Amino acid sequence: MSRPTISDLARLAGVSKTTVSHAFSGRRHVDPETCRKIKELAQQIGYRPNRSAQSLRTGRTGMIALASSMPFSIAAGPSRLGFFMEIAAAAAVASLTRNQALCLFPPIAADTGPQALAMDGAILVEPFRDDPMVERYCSSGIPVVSIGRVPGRDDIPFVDLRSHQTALMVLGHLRDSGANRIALVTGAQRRNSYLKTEAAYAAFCTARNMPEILLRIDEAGGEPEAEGRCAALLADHPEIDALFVPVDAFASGAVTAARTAGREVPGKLRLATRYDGSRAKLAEPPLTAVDLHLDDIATLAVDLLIATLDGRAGDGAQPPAPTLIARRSSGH
Amino acid sequence: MSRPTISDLARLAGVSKTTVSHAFSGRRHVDPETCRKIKELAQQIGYRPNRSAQSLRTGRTGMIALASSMPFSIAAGPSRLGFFMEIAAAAAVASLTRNQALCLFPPIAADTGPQALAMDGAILVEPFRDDPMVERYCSSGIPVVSIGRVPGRDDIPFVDLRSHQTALMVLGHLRDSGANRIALVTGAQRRNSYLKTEAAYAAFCTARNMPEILLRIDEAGGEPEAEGRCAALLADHPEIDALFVPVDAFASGAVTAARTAGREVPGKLRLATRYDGSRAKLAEPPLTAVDLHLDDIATLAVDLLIATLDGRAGDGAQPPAPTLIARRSSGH
DNA sequence: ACCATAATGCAAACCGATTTGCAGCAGCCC
DNA sequence: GGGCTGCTGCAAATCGGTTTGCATTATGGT
Repeated sequence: MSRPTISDLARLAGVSKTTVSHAFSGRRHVDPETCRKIKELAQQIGYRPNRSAQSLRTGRTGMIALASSMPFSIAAGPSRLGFFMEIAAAAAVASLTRNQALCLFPPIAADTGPQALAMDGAILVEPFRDDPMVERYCSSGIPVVSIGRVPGRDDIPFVDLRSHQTALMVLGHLRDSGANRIALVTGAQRRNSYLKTEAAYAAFCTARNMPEILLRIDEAGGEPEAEGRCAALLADHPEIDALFVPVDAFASGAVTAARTAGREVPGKLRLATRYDGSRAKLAEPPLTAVDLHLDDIATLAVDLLIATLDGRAGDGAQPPAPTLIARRSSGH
Repeated sequence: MSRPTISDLARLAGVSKTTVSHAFSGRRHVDPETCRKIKELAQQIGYRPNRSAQSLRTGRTGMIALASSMPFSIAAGPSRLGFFMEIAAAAAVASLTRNQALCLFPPIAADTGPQALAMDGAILVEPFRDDPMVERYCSSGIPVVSIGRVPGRDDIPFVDLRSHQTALMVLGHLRDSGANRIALVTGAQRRNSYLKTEAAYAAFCTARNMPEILLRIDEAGGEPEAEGRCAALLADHPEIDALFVPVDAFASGAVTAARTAGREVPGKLRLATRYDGSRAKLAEPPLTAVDLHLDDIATLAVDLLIATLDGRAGDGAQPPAPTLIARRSSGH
């Protein structure tokens, strides 16, 4: 015998399906005694509403997607973990406690994307300007929010990653550690965090009358590409005494390039990155990084998405301020 | 205007809903010309079948769950990542390439579990004997497979974690590193990996005429509990010169206990763990661990589950052999 | 006693697909 | 021409809930 349906339960309880439905949803008052009896019987026969049927009628599936367009060469790293999965862990918990389930859409073949499923909404992790991922989700008509603003898309609600503040904090720290010529290495994709970091860097340099030395690397190249480009950068600019490399995979490459070039870290070259994942912690020397408080960010994103789904505006809760984690790579 | 339905498309194409359905599913032959026209129109108006409706009718939702009963004190660790999320990352990719989506059910409040959703099946990570999680999923009638056999439940298909082999490998390594009195620290829960490890340990000790010194710690206690219990163990047994502590959180505690007791690692005490997560890598000294090849394991589990859903038996693909990663904690 | 209102419950429509049973038509063989 | 088969397509039933509109009864105020 298969799972009992609402009709079975209604028949057993001697009421109509309507009454059973209302007894559970509470959308209309049901006599407490009747209600109790229905629930008791439901318990007994193991009735649980069929979610597909509910979804069909109500249009809500109770699922949200978490997606990223960051290539695996960056996002995953040596141990297959990272930024995305750290957010995923926190978002999954937050979703479940809000009675939604979280589906993972890691950055793989684009076409296997959102159309695959019936999602109520999606959380996009750090999309870039004109990111096809954003287009895909938006055009399938499912509401999205992002972690990190989407450049050029002010209509998409987001949880700010505070990249400007982060950049100023790290640059200030490098300077306080004695650096006078700080170069910036970001990604070629136009993610908001890169844009904001570059802007903060420009402002920082201007204020201190420091020349801007900026290198943008295509994310798809991953760590090896970063190593090559950083080697060239260091060769071209012997005056550089510090690097701010927000992308952790690039930072790994930079460390290797520095070592190869005989620029000992942190003795001759200070270095700091942004995301404090295993790459930063396991590097030799360990890398100064930033605690972005991703679990709080993820929870805020879930709440923002749910608010959006319910047609409410987000409550504008302030994302947590980033915290610096000073390690040996910047001389600590 | 909301999303076009199959009726809209049928009307537009001048055919019936049946024909449209068959044109897409291919379950019945449709005149190629008609078929082409239908697909072209679908493309044009952006028709895509409603997954909830499909699910309701077919009974398949295209979703699979990944769940663990390991408490967060263990599973998450300092960086909120670990065993579970590493499996999740690989499983998500494997699922998507097989046209399924993966939902995360981290170990939180039991009641927010599987009943929340319509899942085709679930992958359970290392359940223990009489694990309520297993009961919950089984009793809701959704098919499950497990990563690591479920003790006492030979009816549940599983991907073997090869714990016996892993244990022998690590114990042999400790012995080769010069250890003569190796103690084993496992979890109090009856997970298969603990049982198998204990069995392998017993065999190992018998064969080498070594006394068995076994400590079982309740997982819920996490690292602090492990520290206390290990301290006591070391005090009671000054002869111990090596510890095999498969659970990485317990291993962290053991390291602290050893340090406090003045038993320098690896000089006076060799130590090895199992899961090679950030805890093992970041410990001081870094811990000898085992690469379980979790991404392969996860992919196998996804395939096994899908085979089970389709009513096929799993193809019995052999899980990969574990690989030892020797680090300083065992004298390397 | 009478009417207005609230409380309670039911039957039927509906959500959007898949699947079943049947029908029309063409071609083919005797 | 009659019967058989294969191809194509349609109408209607179905999946299991939610929601609407209406009917019945109870309650309360005057």
